[in-house]
Amino acid sequence: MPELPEVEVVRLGLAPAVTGAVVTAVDVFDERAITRHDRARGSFADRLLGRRMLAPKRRGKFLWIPLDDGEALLAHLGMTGQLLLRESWARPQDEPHVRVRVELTHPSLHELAVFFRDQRTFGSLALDELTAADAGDLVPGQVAHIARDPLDPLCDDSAFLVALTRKSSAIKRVLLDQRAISGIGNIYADEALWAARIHPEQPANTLSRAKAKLLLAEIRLVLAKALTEGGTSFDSQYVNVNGQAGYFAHSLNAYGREGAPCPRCGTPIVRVSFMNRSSHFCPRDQRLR
DNA sequence: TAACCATCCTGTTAGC
DNA sequence: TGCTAACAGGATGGTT
Repeated sequence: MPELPEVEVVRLGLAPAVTGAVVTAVDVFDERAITRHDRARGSFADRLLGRRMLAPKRRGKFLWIPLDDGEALLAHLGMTGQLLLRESWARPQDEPHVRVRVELTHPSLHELAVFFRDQRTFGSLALDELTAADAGDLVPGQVAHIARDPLDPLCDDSAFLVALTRKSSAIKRVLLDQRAISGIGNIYADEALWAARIHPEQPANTLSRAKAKLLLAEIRLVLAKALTEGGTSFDSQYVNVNGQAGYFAHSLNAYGREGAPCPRCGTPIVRVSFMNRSSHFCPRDQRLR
C-alpha cells in the first residue's frame, strides 16, 4: 500500500522525467480515476493539455506536480495506484488497469508517457488550485488540511505531542489521522508502535511525553529505513515508476506476521481487527496499560 | 467538537 | 469444478 516512503520513491522517480515537460496528450479511460477532479471547473483532459510541469512535490501520501499557472496535477495513489513512466509508443491496453495516460514532451529528453494504473480505483488524479498553507507553502486545496509528515523538516513535533495529550482515541487511530500527522498508513503504524512497545489501542492521552517522543522517533526511523529500501511491496501492487518492487517487506517486524515469533522476545505476533483493518502487535511487549 | 463508522473498489483466496 | 463470501485499507462524509 503506498504510504509515505512509497509515494516519495514515486516522486523521486518522476522528477527528472516530468520537470520542465509539456503535456501533449491526455487520455482518461476510466472516469473513476479522476473522482477528485472538480468537473465543474472544466474537463480534466482539456485543462491539462498544453501545460508545463514543474518539479513534483509531496505531503504525506499526496503527490502533486505544480503547473506553470498556479494549478497542480494532484495524485493520490489510494491502495493500488501506480504512476509509471513508459515510452510514448507504449500501448495502455497492453497492461491491466491503466486508467489515465498523459503524454509528455521534454526539452532535453525524448517523448514519454505517464500511465496511471490502479486496480482497486481508490486512487485518483485531479487538477487543483494551489493555495497558501502554513509557512507560506503552496499546496493543492485538497491537501491544505493535511498535516506535515515526520520527514518534513518543518514538521512541528511539539504540536503533534500536544495533540496527543488532547485525544482520548487509540494511538493507532491518531497515527492514521492525516490531520494529526501525515504519511503513516496501516503498515508503518504497526511497525512504529511495535518499535516503541506501545499497544495500538492505548489511548493517546495516556502516553507519557517521553513515550510519545520515543514513538515519533521510531516513526521517523521506520519511514526512513523503508525509504532507503525502496518501500514495501507484498505483490505487484506497489512498484516504483519503472515497475520495480521495494524490499522493505523483508524488514517488517509486526505487520503481516501473525503467528510468527516477535523478533525481540519470540512471543507469537497477534492480529486483531481494528478500524475495519488489521492491527499486528506483540502481546508481551505491547501491553495495554 | 470529538469520536467513530460505513462506504467506495477489485483481485485473491478460503470454504463449501 | 464452480460459486460465494471474506478480506485487504485510505480518505471522506455522515452519524452519534
